[in-house]
Amino acid sequence: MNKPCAHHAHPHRLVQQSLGELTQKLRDQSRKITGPRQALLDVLRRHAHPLTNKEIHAALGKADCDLATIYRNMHTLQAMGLVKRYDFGDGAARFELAEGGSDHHHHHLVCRGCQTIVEIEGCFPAELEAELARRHGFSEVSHRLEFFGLCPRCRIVPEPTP
Amino acid sequence: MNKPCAHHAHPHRLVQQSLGELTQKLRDQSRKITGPRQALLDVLRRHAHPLTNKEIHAALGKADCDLATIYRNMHTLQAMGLVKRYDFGDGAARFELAEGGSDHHHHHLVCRGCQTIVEIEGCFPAELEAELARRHGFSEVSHRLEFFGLCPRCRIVPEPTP
DNA sequence: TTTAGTGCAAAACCTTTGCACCCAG
DNA sequence: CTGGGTGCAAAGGTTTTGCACTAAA
Repeated sequence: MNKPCAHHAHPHRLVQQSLGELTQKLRDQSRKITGPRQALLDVLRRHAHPLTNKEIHAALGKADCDLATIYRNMHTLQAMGLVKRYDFGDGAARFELAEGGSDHHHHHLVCRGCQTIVEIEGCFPAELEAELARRHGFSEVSHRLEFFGLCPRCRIVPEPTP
Repeated sequence: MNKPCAHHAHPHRLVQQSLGELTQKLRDQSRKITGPRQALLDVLRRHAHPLTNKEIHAALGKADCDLATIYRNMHTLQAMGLVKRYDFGDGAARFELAEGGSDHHHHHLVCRGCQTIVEIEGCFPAELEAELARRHGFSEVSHRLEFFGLCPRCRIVPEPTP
């Protein structure tokens, strides 16, 4: 936790864990390999940006499963460290495959206009975090950081035409 | 937005705007001075940490008003720049009086055990934000940053006694 | 066989909204 | 008097949960 967040060599995090690798991680922690679970992981695997549970549900298509199952699995997968949860402040949690070490995480730049998401490889300076922890006697300190702005396409449009 | 966030001289943000000052700001933007509104502002004024609408509602006591009124007022006050909204990732928005300039904001260190909140005066390095904006062609870039950890009292307790 | 996982339905939350009424300006 | 603000009730959206049933190990 004291060391800086690892910066990936991959600018757009196309690390691409295979479904097999993910399935193995399930096995390793003795969780069952079920249809819905495989389908969920496969959806996450093909998306470069965090998805809401509703979006995941929609992306399942033929492999449809219950929304509650998705919610429950996201909890499980998060606890297992396979998935990371992000929060863009619009009442819906978003999930993304956790690439790299379990301590790795990254941040996002979200367009306030069109919701476009840019993955940010850089991270909040870890020394500041460590100093913060020390100063207030906190341990196990982590952070949540997201950026918001207007993307090139949205910055022009001033108002919705009335 | 390019300049670093102002650091306050007040470590614990005891700037203490008077109810009169706040009321004046309402008048300045020609909004009505109503009972509920005064009461809400007074509650926020006496609390050093962000509150959920439910907490505000509870803190109103005798000056009770409808929850919907609180929600509506928080929207209004936020739009007026009197109040800032914070998000700790537990599905409930939190509000705090906006002290200082309208561009000023700060961050929090939240205990995962007891929900204790520590106000952080430091801020995310603005140069990084500016560079980020430039690199991706975004404008109007802001950020949301909160810290989570275990406070001194909670770090000891390992498990709830079964 | 055993028990984690699933589907379905209901409920729990937080938040927003429609509508009639009230009151600050 | 007029329009913003309020109360009340209902609805919307996300997330959780109880329970019976299914299927992975």
